[in-house]
Amino acid sequence: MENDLTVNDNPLRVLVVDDERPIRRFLRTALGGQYTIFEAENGKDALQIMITSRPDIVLLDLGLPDIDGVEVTRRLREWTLVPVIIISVRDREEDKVAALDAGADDYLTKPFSVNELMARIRAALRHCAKPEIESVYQSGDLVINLALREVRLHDQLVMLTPTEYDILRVLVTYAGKVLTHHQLIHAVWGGGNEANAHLLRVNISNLRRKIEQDPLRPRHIITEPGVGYRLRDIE
Amino acid sequence: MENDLTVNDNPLRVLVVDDERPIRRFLRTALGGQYTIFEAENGKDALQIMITSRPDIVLLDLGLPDIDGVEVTRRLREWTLVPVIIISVRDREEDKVAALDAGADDYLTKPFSVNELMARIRAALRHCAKPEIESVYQSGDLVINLALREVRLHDQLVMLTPTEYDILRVLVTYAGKVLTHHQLIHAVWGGGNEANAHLLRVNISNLRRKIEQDPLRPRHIITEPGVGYRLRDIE
DNA sequence: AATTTTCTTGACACATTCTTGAGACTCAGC
DNA sequence: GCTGAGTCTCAAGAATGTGTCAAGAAAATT
Repeated sequence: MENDLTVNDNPLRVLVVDDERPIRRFLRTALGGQYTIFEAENGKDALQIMITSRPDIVLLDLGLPDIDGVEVTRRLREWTLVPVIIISVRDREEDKVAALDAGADDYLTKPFSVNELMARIRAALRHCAKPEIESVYQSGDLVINLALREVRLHDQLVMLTPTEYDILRVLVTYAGKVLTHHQLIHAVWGGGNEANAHLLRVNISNLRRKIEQDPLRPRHIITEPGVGYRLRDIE
Repeated sequence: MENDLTVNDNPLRVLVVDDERPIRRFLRTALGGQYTIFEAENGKDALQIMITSRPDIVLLDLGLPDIDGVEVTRRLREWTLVPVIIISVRDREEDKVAALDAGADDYLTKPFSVNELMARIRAALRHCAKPEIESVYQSGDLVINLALREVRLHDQLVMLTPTEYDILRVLVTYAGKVLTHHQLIHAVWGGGNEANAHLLRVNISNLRRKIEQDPLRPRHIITEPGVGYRLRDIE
């Protein structure tokens, strides 16, 4: 757009995730003049670099050796709204839909034109002027770090089951707000699953046993009778 | 993403801009079940409909008879951030770059897969999720926050039962206006339930005990004899 | 294949909330 | 003052919601 008058002294940061070194080198050459480039050759490194270097946008290959790109996207969306552009050889409709629905912002098929990529990067950066999610929740002695996927009580790591963590993550994302049973069940077990409020209660109970000082008088996970649960807002 | 907790009662509105009637019909068929569809066959109409109908997203063909799609995009960006997805037969790099830099959010080449289009629509809509409206009612020392589902008296949290909260929520929604017994009963207990005015009175009584300074001389929940109840408007 | 962990289900105790009925109160109009 | 319709409050049983335990099924890990 013509209106963009800002001159960027410190260039925007781009994380390139691809297991093939030539492609990383190619992208570094193509984009390096304009952006600061970070590289990762697998999903694990990518998630790590996201935390340490906080890039402004991610170019992500799907075919990584360890974690699949779609899964990487999903993990990122647990705590950040950073724009993610998928760059993949896979051209099938299902792949695109899966990646976009996992939270990717755009999907480009290899081989691609550098100019188009750069235009799509500009477009993606444009509409992401949104405030970031708070990725660390802290209340008293309880610290929940969504980026590290880790929960600490008195600096002590708390081991949660995947389901327990999911519930807690949703609660943190909407900290302070009431989430109905239905909303939580939908968010954790997906849309198809219906009406298992009991399961939710059991998990909340287990969760409380692990993160509450006194599970009988919960200070963090508050019951809203007849409605759902709420994570006490940061005090 | 599973985390999307919003439940849309009124469907999102999609504006389809294409000069070929078959394509408009095709898109209406494909998307009509999920979205409300508006159509325009040229750029002038499109810009007009944008103002009158305020759609949530625009699917825009480039080859329009009057104004070029890129120009339409540029005009839109002068006053709105509505997501624009270009759908065009043009596959050249320059066209894509021009459209994206004019402010389009995505670019899809005809022929395209419907599933991919729908996934890209979902992705585009995700970007501009509207921030929630904080609906707060305040009257003197009574504060009712519908978003947080929280009622405070003197900054002190008031615990309400689900039914009590429901009644109060309806009253707040129509603050200042008289709601008949029948309207309240219908809103709280649903359509089938009939004629239990006594139940309503008991709940109003309990509600007053919790949120009124002097339940005998209510200042917030006013009785309109023979008609119903009314929440005193913000003073 | 064996082991561990996690998920899911059912049973039960406990707490809260809903609903109902009885009675008291208010305020017109007679 | 009396009557009656409408309103308010209280209290108790019924109904529903919630938390916990434990055991079998399923899944992941070894």
